[in-house]
Amino acid sequence: MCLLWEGPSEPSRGPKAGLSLEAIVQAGLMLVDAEGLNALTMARVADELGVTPMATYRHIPSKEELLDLMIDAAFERAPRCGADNWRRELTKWAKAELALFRRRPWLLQTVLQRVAVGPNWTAWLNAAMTALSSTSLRGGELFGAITLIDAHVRAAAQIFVGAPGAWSENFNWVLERATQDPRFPALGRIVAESATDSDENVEREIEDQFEFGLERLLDGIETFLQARDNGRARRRRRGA
Amino acid sequence: MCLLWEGPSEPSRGPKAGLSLEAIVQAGLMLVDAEGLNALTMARVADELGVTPMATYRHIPSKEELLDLMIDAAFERAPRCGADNWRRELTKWAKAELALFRRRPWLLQTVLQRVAVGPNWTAWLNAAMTALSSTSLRGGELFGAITLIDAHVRAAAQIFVGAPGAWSENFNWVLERATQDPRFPALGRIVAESATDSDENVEREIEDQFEFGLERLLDGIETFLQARDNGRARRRRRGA
DNA sequence: TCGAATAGTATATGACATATACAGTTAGCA
DNA sequence: TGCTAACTGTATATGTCATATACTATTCGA
Repeated sequence: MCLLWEGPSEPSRGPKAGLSLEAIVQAGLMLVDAEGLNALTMARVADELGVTPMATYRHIPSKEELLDLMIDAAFERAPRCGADNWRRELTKWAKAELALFRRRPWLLQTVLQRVAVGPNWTAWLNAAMTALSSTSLRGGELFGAITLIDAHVRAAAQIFVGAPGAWSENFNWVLERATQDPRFPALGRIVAESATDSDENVEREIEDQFEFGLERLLDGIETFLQARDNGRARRRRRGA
Repeated sequence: MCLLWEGPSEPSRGPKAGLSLEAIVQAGLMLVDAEGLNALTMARVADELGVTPMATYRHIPSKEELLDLMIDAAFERAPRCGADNWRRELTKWAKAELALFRRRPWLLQTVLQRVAVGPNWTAWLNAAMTALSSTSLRGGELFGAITLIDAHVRAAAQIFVGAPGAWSENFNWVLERATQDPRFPALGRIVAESATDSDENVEREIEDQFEFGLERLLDGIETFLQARDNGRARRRRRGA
């Protein structure tokens, strides 16, 4: 937390460090980007840096904290969102987040329970807030709307990342089985109707589903804004 | 996968088993429900059953597989959804899922990447499909819509589970800091406007945000259905 | 009744995070 | 100018885990 926001403290005495927080985090990112979250061990990180495992502990308190730092670092380059046309800007934001998750799938595995809220992630939040700043959404509504979009992006990314590999394979297997299973009549009907896609189509279809969902979300928000703003206008007219 | 769908095979010879898959999974659930996912070690599970750690391996191939079984077991009792009034039925479904995640927060930590799609989870899917079966949604659209709802529920649950503990504390700390930080003007403005909530209100507010989001989602789907179904009707009228 | 298949045990191994003790380095201060 | 506290990186040790391997006891079908 403090490392996340305040960075390392610089000592006055002692040998100059060959190592740095920055370098460790970068090494971790390199590793994880290339080989996934399971490959992240202190030993591997240390190797990457040509150093003994314990050396890293001079710069970070624990592996967990390193992960937090890596997560925030992964959220570099928040998109720049304008305050005009919230629909367009929010779409831009969502697509940027989706791209990020596709580039760094391991981020999806880092549970947000103990959120690593650092400056970079905050910049993303700020961008989304900016996009929505011209609407009449306030306080909790803003967080609600952004959480909504974010959740959708994560879900889509989750599916993207697995497809057309394990996920869709596994899933198609289940669907096939479910068709025959009398316990799942509705599912069986759906599957019978829709042809199984070839792997090339899966990617396209997921993309479509993402956009479909995003449009539904934005529609929902828009409906809400219109209903409320119209109501307000009417009340104002009548009241004045 | 096979254990998940076909259950254990019953041997003809050998001593009768004191242990069973069922018992192991239940012990695991008990443990995890009480002490969280980190408490799940084979040794603890074995202890719970009064047995050596290795004994469990006569019934499961690995800890990972045990987790898969536990996850599916946790999804017992899918809600019964009718085919009338999809909005109501889908709302029921979403609330049931939210309740499940609040009862078993550790489920949120089990990443869905390598989804443990078992009979119980499939029953949930089937219920949602049933709820939507009276609409004109088809194939991928159905999956898209359900994924949308599911993602929203998970996100809300995520926040619920953390609040009013670490998450909101942590988060408020960040918000406070962000207010002063010139890098996050939009965020600063929001926070300045909306008063910080007392912990009692946080729970209520999250609940509201969940319902707010859910309504937006359903609105979005409804808008889509209306637009399309109207379009179809018009085309049909003109065409006929 | 014999022995292959099986359940549970005992013990060993290897991966991993991390504590502890140490050796070499630097800069402020006596 | 050197002393030494504050520091960096290393070497080694420990404890926790999942899980392989070898073993003993049990059961049923041939």
